[in-house]
Amino acid sequence: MKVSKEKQLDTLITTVNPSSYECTITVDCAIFGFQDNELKILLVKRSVEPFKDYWMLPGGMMDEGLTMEESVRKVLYGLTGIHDVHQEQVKCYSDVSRHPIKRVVTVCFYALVKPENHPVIAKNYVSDVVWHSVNEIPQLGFDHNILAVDALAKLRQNLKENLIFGELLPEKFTLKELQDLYESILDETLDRRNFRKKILQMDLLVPTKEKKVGVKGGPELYSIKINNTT
Amino acid sequence: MKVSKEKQLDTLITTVNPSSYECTITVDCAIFGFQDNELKILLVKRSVEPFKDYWMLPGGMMDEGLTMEESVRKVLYGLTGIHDVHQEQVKCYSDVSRHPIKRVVTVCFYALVKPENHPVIAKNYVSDVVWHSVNEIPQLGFDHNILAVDALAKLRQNLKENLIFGELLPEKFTLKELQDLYESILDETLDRRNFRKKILQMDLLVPTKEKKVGVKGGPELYSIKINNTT
DNA sequence: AATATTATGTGTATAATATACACAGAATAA
DNA sequence: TTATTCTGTGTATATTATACACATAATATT
Repeated sequence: MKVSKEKQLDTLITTVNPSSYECTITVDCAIFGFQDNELKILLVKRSVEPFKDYWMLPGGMMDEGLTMEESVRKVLYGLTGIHDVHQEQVKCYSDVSRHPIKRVVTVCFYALVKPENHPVIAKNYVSDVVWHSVNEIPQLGFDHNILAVDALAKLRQNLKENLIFGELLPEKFTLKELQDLYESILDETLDRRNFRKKILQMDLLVPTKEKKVGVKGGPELYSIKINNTT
Repeated sequence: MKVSKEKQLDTLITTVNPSSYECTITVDCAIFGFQDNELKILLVKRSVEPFKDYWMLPGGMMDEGLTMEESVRKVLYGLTGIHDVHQEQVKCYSDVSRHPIKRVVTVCFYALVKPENHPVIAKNYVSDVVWHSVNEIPQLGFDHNILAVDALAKLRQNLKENLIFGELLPEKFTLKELQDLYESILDETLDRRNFRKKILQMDLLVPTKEKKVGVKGGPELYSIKINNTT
């Protein structure tokens, strides 16, 4: 069966672009940090409508030439000046009326950063950038409370399965600091000896033979093992 | 500080639509079924370019008035005639060149269906719809091999955490059938007695006091407990 | 109809893992 | 110098996971 060039082209276009509905895509990012022995989330105050003066997860448009992951990195770089941030995809949200004015599909990520290393700065359409305790998240704009809850759940799940504390601790840290971090993320207390046993037998940490000063007991500092094949 | 109506409107529009990049969004679905004691995945053969004659995951455009989840249901309804399918979001994919002609962001889902209950039918731009063993997935169009692998991994993970076999078994089934299903999904063999012990103490199944005929031993049929509060 | 075959259904012993728990030593604070 | 607070360590117990064998029921075979 032969078809004309026009017909072929038509079919191709139709296939590529059937009914051609296009939609705005944004990325939002739950940025977690560990500060004052507490798990924090970075929220920005929106300075324009809609949801003016609401706290929100930082986010932005997906760029034409960038993947979502790259777009998230761009947002993070803008807010904190860092690249190389550990980030994980959480979920995609597509409720038709999640944005009151036009349809916007968003993909949520979470990222882990060290607050002390990366002072945050207000950006476009944002009047304030503040670390909030994850236990006291205010009412957020759009559906961002849902995103925040989902992101935290994903972080917890990943923490239980792997050993992901990426950017959340300084390069050298004590087991106590690591335990505090775990307890903050999981929101439960852990037995000190059992935690130590479990973590050490994972064989992912190396003792640095340095001791942390200024704290009683003189605890040993550990760092993350670089090459697991050694 | 006062601003003109025009300025306000301008700000609003800019905010809502900053640089206004829109993008085509599709949904793709790894449909799993359990047939001939094997976990199967439903693939469609594409009849148009690009990737003409390649096997693919079934999918389609996200509809203007529908969420992604609803769009997936629409695809599934078109292929199998059923609604009420258990589906889970897997991941969103946004590589800039994942589609050779234009940019398309896709969100992958998986769904669980009973093949015997739902004969599948070819649809637009599709010349064939066939159940394939998950162990013999051919080369797929676009990046669908990646989606398929991710979907199967997600299914396995969910199976280990919950008890999700949704549409994969008939209403009444024997423990053997359930175990075969688990073994197919997890791709490992399980001890019969230990499996039985574990599943039964989850307290999610109820014995029907019926026996399956045509099979030696006369095994009891179970169904899923409807209301866990009873 | 009798017999062989194949699948079901059941419990226990052992191994592996998770949990609970107390005291001596080191650094800081008083 | 002494008190305080944190670190570092091992074991006993409970819980959970794993390995494993035989009697019974239904079908298949002769």
